Amino acid sequence: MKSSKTNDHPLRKSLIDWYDAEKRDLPWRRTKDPWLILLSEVILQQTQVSRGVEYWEKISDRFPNPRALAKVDQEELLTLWQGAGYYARARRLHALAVQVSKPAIEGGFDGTIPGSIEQLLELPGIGAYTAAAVGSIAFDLHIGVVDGNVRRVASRQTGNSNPTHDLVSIWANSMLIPGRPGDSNQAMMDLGAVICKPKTPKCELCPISDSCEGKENPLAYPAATKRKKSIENLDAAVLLDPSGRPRLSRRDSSERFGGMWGPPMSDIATDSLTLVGEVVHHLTHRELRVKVWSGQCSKGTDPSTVPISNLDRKILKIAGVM
DNA sequence: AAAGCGGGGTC
DNA sequence: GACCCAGCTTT
Repeated sequence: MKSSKTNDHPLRKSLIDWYDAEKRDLPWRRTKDPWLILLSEVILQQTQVSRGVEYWEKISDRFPNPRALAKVDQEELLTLWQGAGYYARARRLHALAVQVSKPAIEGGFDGTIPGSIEQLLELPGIGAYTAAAVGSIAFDLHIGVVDGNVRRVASRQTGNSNPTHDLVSIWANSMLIPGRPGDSNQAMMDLGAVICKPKTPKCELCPISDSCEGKENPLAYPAATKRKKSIENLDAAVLLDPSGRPRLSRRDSSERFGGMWGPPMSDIATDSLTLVGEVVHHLTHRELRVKVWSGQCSKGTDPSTVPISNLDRKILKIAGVM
């Protein structure tokens, strides 16, 4: 006879007990404020918790509610976002703040975060994972999250080396403790991050190893995905103006590396500028590292074809370039 | 379904 | 050097 009572579901009971005893002490777990929780989830999109903490601390401090962010220029958030990567997240977060800060009559939410999955999914930068995370953690909605951790745990637990998103979602829902959906989801993610790790799982410490179909060979689950392309080789040239200042322009948000600084395409065909090198570091919001060579680039020449063997090389770090 | 976005950790 | 990270958006 099925029952939703916690004690009748040993697996999820074991997990939540482990969580209550071993959960990580994270700053956003001390609030129930939907905005602060949403902020944490956006920051943690493809960003490890250990690195996300410092960004959450300073951004939540500066923008304690959506209206505080909505009333400033997007640039101010981008500055705080420097170094975090995936800068489109910051632009979308600002757009989200602007949107929810509108009056309800104009389609906004009067400066609050809406509490239904459907409404959350309408917001910029909020997809299936983040909507479920905010919905369950801030609003106690009974919905399981599917992230990289949950997918891996589900794959190993069920012995399915390549589970579909829907299958993982159903499994995650079955693991929710009635009345504690947010804790249940965070328990599963903690388990994936701390115990059921990709390369070095600690099965001997896992609270649900008894039911795990993959514990004999955990690294086989989930199956390896297609090999990612190797490191991108950015060979864009950077040119100096006559004063020695790098000529950089900001890319439109719709372009590749949108919103970031790089060499203006027009410079490629500009006469009599100094070729200073190639970009060797990813372009960040307003910081650029380049290998620098001194040399001449004449009009119409592709800078990447200019010989550099005899040129003087050094590394420049350019910060705050406007 | 696949590509693009990123900097840093880990093995 | 390859893989991974509390994913989302666009094509």
